[in-house]
Amino acid sequence: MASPPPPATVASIDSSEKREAILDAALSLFAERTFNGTPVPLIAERAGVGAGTIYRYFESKEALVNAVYRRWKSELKRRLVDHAPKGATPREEFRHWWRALWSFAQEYPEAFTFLETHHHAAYLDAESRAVGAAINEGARALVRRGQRAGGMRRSDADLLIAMVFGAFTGLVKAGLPASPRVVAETEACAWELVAP
Amino acid sequence: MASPPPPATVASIDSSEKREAILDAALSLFAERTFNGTPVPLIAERAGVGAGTIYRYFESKEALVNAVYRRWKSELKRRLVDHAPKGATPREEFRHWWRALWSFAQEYPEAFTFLETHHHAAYLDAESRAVGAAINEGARALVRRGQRAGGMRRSDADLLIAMVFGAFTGLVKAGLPASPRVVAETEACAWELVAP
DNA sequence: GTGTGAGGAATGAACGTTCAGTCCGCATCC
DNA sequence: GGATGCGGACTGAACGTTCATTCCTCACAC
Repeated sequence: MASPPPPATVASIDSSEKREAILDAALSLFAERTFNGTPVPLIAERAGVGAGTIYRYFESKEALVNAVYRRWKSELKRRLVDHAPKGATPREEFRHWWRALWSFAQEYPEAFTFLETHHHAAYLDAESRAVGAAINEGARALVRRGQRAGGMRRSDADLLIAMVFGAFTGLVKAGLPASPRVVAETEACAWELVAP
Repeated sequence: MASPPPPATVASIDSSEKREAILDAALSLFAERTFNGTPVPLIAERAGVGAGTIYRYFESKEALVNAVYRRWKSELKRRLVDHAPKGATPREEFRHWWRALWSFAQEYPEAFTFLETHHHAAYLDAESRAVGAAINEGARALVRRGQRAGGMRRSDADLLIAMVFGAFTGLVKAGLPASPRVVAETEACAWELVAP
């Protein structure tokens, strides 16, 4: 169902419709029942393909979950880091991050749940982890910039990042709607968290 | 290994050493590998009992995970809600909650991880959910009291609660140590989140 | 103190089931 | 007719659970 826009670069070497269907089915089932709780034949059924077909596109169930993870973590990174406004103040960039988180979680709730619940899973490979690390690096750069400019609390950057991301995750898990009112209000709260 | 103090009431009807060993083994394995990722025979091995013995104490694997969940969620509730200081200001009670969270997560890291990762699991029964609801009710009462007294932001209570608990969870997941410095600093940040 | 036996607790091999992954026959193209 | 992509029955392994059997404890007789 919900897919991120195809990568704008190169006529995607491996985007067959079946592959997409498998990735989408896996995403929603993993989000719903977790990786270990989801049998491969069930993924095949929801994707509308035979069980064997999955293994034409993915080496193993583990390779599949890594593909799902990378796809969505990359989309999140694109929105948070790559599309961050150039030449903005730390306060403005913070607003961008917060709103981008909300719009991602609203557009792709299954993807957000999936990323959240599989964040520290043992079956994620180095490449998958690297995408997450890139997001963290972007956040760390923003915090350091804010601290230099005097607009952000001089606590350990990882501490502030953990609290802000954690607070956002808490909001989504609690099922709060992404209404303009809630987005604005939570952004104000979150900013107070990091303001000096 | 790590067990909460036995309930102070009645000479616990069903606290045999084997039962305790099974609960402890299940806790650490579920925290490490999740419910679906943990085979029952592995729990038996770590507990030092036969596989069949588990079924003398628990009806099923699902009944076991519910018992683990209830035990630790109850201990957390005891510390947060039941031991909250009477007649304290909202600010003082907030401090109690924040420090109790830290001390729980430090004393029983496996329990905190387990509770966090199994929070919304489908196999939790009504009784297990009720313990979590009691904690939330206590938090809601605190927020309302703080709002009446003028010391807390007049946002939706569930919104504030979700952000504060979420921020704390983010800190623990990030692996920050519970040093007095970190506890005090994060408490200040978290309070800014809810202060008007 | 020692021997005996009954009864409950504990065991782990074995059961049926379900899983991840394979393989082969068929349909569809050129 | 050959090549390719696909489906789903199939397989061996691993799962949760059971149960025939063993082990341990303790009351009681002597």
